[in-house]
Amino acid sequence: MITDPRVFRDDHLPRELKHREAEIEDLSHALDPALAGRPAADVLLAGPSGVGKTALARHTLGKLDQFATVAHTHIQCLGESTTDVLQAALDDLPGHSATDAASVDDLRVALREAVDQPAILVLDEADSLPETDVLDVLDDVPLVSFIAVVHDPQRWLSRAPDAVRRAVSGPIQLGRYGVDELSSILRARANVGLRPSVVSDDQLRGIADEVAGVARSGIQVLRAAAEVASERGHARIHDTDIEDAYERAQHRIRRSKLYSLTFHHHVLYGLVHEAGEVPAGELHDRYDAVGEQMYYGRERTPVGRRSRRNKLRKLVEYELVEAVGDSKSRVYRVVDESVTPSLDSGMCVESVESDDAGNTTSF
DNA sequence: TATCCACCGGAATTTATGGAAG
DNA sequence: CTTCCATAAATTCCGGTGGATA
Repeated sequence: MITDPRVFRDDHLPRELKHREAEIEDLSHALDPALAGRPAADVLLAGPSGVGKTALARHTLGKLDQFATVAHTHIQCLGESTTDVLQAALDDLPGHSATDAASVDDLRVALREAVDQPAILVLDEADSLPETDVLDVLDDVPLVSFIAVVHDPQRWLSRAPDAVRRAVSGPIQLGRYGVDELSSILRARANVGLRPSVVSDDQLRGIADEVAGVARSGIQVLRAAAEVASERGHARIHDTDIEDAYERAQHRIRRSKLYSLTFHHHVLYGLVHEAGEVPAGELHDRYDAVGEQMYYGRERTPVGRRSRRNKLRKLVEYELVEAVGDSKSRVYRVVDESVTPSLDSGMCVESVESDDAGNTTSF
């Protein structure tokens, strides 16, 4: 059924990016100066999960390569520290002799020395950059510019250094795809990655509609549907295969997000999952009650309430937990009951599995 | 309505960790 | 080995918000 698995991977970049012409144009425009040896503009690229922010950046940089060689590199910022990010930039950009074990200041200096041509960094998942040190340094290296890929541009801007806030252009805002748009994208993937005529246009429209225009989800559903159909010995994809595929795909995506988080997050997720829906105060009480034994025998110890709020916020960002209401009336609940916690308040069995979907689970 | 209380989240501060210098 | 320093994580402090209660 699946003839080319590559086209269903998260990191697959199709030759043509459909329905993003205007955004490609905007981004190209911002990068234009680099073609003439001048620094490109810093750009903010915003939009919800899975609608092609990263693909847009990669695609546009690829186009740039056709006209001139402009150094660029892609950096995954999620969970990385300031030095990790800067070190990655230094390693991937041309023209530097390997330096390691460097402080932020050393890296700043090294970058200034190494870069003598315009260079562009794609800062993926830049929401999670630990504070603004990275941006301060980049602001200090004139030839280096960045494309910051974020979910919430207002929040990002409010935390950015003043100089960056003034200079950055955009945000280029990507929305969810319409049903027509996404089904044509899915059709293109099916044509390349699946045997001919195994899925109908109506079925693709159904998928596009159900995933609410989130391309990543749509593509994973299509892939899972083909897998399910194969497992059942179907020659074509049946509607029932798609129904079951939806579960499988969403479940996979969510589960790998959960696994990428720390033990603290797992404890809190487990408590919310167990309760179904729980007011903030009660959640904290439960944490206090079972915390000691949950953490027993681990290198980590229970955290205070303020830190828990940060963990919970992360769970909300990852769309694993929903927070309804503000302040006093805040209630937490899990988004998908079927994503079961890796531990419960009794035993602490944690099985760490790799993401078998072959995806870099970003969000 | 006025007041209180619990929670949220920004900012400042403290603590823990790892790596380099002496 | 000890000291010093940088960084990340956690905590403390606190103003803001909005239900609950008198």
